[in-house]
Amino acid sequence: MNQKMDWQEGKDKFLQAWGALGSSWGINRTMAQIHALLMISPQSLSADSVMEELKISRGNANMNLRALMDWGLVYKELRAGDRKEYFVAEKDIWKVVRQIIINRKKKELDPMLKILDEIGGIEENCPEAIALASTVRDLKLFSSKADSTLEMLVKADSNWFVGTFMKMIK
Amino acid sequence: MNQKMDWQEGKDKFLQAWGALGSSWGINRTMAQIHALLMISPQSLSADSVMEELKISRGNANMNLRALMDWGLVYKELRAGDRKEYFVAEKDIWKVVRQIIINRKKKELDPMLKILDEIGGIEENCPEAIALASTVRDLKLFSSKADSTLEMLVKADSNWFVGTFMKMIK
DNA sequence: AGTAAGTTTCAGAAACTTCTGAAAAAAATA
DNA sequence: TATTTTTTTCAGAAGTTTCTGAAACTTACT
Repeated sequence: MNQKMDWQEGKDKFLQAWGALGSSWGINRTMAQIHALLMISPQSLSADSVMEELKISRGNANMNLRALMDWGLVYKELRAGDRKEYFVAEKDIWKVVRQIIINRKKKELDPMLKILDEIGGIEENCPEAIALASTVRDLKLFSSKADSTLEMLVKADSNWFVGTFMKMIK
Repeated sequence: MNQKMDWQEGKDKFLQAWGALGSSWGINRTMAQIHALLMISPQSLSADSVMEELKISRGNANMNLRALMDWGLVYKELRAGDRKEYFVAEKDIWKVVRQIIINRKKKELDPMLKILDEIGGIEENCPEAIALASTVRDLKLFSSKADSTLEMLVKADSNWFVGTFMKMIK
């Protein structure tokens, strides 16, 4: 009887789950799975190992490794006397989350704030315009708050975060 | 010279921006635009008005209004002596965000925690298995913390949130 | 320079998501 | 009950994203 899950099974479940989570986070399934694979890998892996482990094409592997490097979640590693490139993932989970926050804030919150500012100065000369202006004001207030909070999280280090939030939730 | 943006232009920009934000949040473009339209509309709107304003089909309008009601972001409103159904959006931005947190937490974080627990008991009998187990432990710690934080946010009311965070960021 | 090893690119294919519109179902009125 | 109005459903169309694989490119060794 197997009391314990074996490595292969655990690994597959993990890659699967991280991939699914990624896709609801604006990161595509494969990109998330490559990241997961590198996170649980004691050594750095070559593009070929990644292709083989996840059964994906060379183009796909290359594209997503590049994207992960752009997001700051994966680094290239060169081994002396080897022409191949190897890849390592950032393993500190707090740094990973921080990178994701930084990237998504830039892509989502910042453009929203910009547009809210543009709309802010609308002429309030009919009920529709008044309702729009009021919604925009509320959103602006909320978004700037979210913005400062995220800025703060990004600057804070892991221990500070854990400490402060633990206190807040008693 | 137009110093001020007019209503139509502001409205279009707003619908456009909210739609784009929605699509990076797991909410599809149309669903987000319907929500935006209802948010800035002083009166409740019928399915036909929504179709006309956004130039979408009846099926699409119906499907997405239904989804918005499932998310708890839009309510049905019945007008006396009128057979049509009218729709209103939740306008309190804090409630909107809270509903989104609740929905996404249920869809994303909860399944992740469940899987991490399953993998938790893996046998650590090779470097790979040890690395996997250690990653899983870190993630579990982090996710439970994120979980409590979100639970707290969901229970908290708007003023508490604003107050506490303002204090935190000085 | 020539060759071999490795990386990048990108056009078209495959997979997935969203939308339409007409038909079916449901609800309200007469 | 028959008619009219409104809502729901869903099969196929349209649109979007992601993936493949072969060719082009780059690098470094002989």
